[in-house]
Amino acid sequence: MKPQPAERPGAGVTRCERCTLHARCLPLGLEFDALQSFDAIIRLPQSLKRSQALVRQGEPFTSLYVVRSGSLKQTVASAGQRDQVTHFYLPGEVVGLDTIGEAYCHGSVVALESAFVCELPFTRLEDLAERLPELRGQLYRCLSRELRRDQRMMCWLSGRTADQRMASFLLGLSERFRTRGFSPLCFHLSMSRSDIGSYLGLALETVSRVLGRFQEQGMIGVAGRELTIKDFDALHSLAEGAGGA
Amino acid sequence: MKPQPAERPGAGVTRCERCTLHARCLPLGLEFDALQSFDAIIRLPQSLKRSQALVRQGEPFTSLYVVRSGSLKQTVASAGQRDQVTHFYLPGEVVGLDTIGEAYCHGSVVALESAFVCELPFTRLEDLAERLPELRGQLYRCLSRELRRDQRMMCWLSGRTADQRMASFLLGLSERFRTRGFSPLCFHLSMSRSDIGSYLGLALETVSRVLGRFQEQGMIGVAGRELTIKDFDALHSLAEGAGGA
DNA sequence: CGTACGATTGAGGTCAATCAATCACAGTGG
DNA sequence: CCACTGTGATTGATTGACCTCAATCGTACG
Repeated sequence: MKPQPAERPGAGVTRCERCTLHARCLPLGLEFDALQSFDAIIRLPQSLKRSQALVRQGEPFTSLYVVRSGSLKQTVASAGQRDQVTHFYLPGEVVGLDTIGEAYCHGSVVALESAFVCELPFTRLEDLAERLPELRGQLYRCLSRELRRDQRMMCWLSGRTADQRMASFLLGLSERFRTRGFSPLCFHLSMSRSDIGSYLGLALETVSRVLGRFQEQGMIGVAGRELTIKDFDALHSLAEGAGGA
Repeated sequence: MKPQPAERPGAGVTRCERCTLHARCLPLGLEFDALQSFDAIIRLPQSLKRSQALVRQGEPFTSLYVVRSGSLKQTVASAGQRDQVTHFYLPGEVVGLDTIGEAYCHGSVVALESAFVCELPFTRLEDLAERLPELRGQLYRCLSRELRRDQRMMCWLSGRTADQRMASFLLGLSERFRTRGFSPLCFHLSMSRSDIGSYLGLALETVSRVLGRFQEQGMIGVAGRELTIKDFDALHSLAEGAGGA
């Protein structure tokens, strides 16, 4: 079950500067020398297969991870209730920010499809951050951005209809794909309807119905997990628009 | 109930070591010298009256604030919908973490009652954090704890009944009062029913009804904004318990 | 004492969860 | 090559929870 080190070990050091995510990733803005120090603390990238766990809730916390390719979900189990999906992680996003300062992992993170991640041992990252103000700033920004994301999420969940939640979700995904250089209008949903439902606080049947309704209304096209946004503006005005609370 | 402002404004420098919140606040764990440096960057405490704004959404971001006494709420206005309450801040808690790295404030923060706050200009805090690993760690921990708090909140909002949300909310408040040395079983709700409703994603009428029901069932006592928890375990098992998603 | 605001209480309607059946698809083995 | 099986997705019918609208009550404050 342990994630395999995938690439020919010894092939050497990871090279952030060659990574396609370079412009979107944690070491953004680091100088050449700093980037090299950063490279040096990255453990060999790990490869994960679908439904394989990267971290398990309750395990000792040791590292942050940056998604290099593929996607993952975080689930949190609370006392006496079903797991809840709390995050989807796309390439360039950082796993584990919500566990900094804790001894044990706060949720489980599982691959939704084949995925690569870079491991950043946290103590080494902290040491490095002491010397690199840029990196420190990046860390703060990441944490704070995550806070804003969660708050937006809270607003979505609170007193909004299933349609509005779904519209916001799709637009959010679209935006995230766009900033990563993928098509914002046509993408693959790597998560199941059930995952989406858990994430949005809806029953999976509702997810299915809403997607169907959106398609009927010509706002999107769905075929299985392939999704096309056909009327961005309609989705947008639905998400923001009047209606909810 | 109200910790008094230790000194009148103008009396000079704030002294963290004399503050009753010393053990719960941001500078926790700083050595004597470090604490003095920390003191030095605190602007004179600000006093706020009920419903007075500490920060307004969209203002330039300059500082974090630590609540010294009283309580505040954060509200976020999103396009085309009513304001939503996203946080309540109690003594010892840090306002503004979700705006680090942004140019403009992410939400408005308003006093729910008379309150004192300590202002920490962020750039000076950052400079200081460069020299004080302990402080850096505290900042990370605060940010990360906040993330976990928000995620717990997301779980509350998602697919849980009004009763469960309210029970969780009351227990959460109770816990926060407890760690601050106030009574965990008998406290004052400084926020209106409407604020609670907005925070929990419920109509204010529902808030009222649920509180009434809880009282009927003997789990709590409510008289206006004075609240007594009478059956902690019942609340707890309701909050955690079976039922929800 | 009157006003205003917040809180309570009641009645009715709507949305989404639940239960349940069916369908589509991929992987497996005969 | 095709039935078999399991998982995920869709669709329908029913039920219940919570929002809305609306009236009333209580308290603080002028």
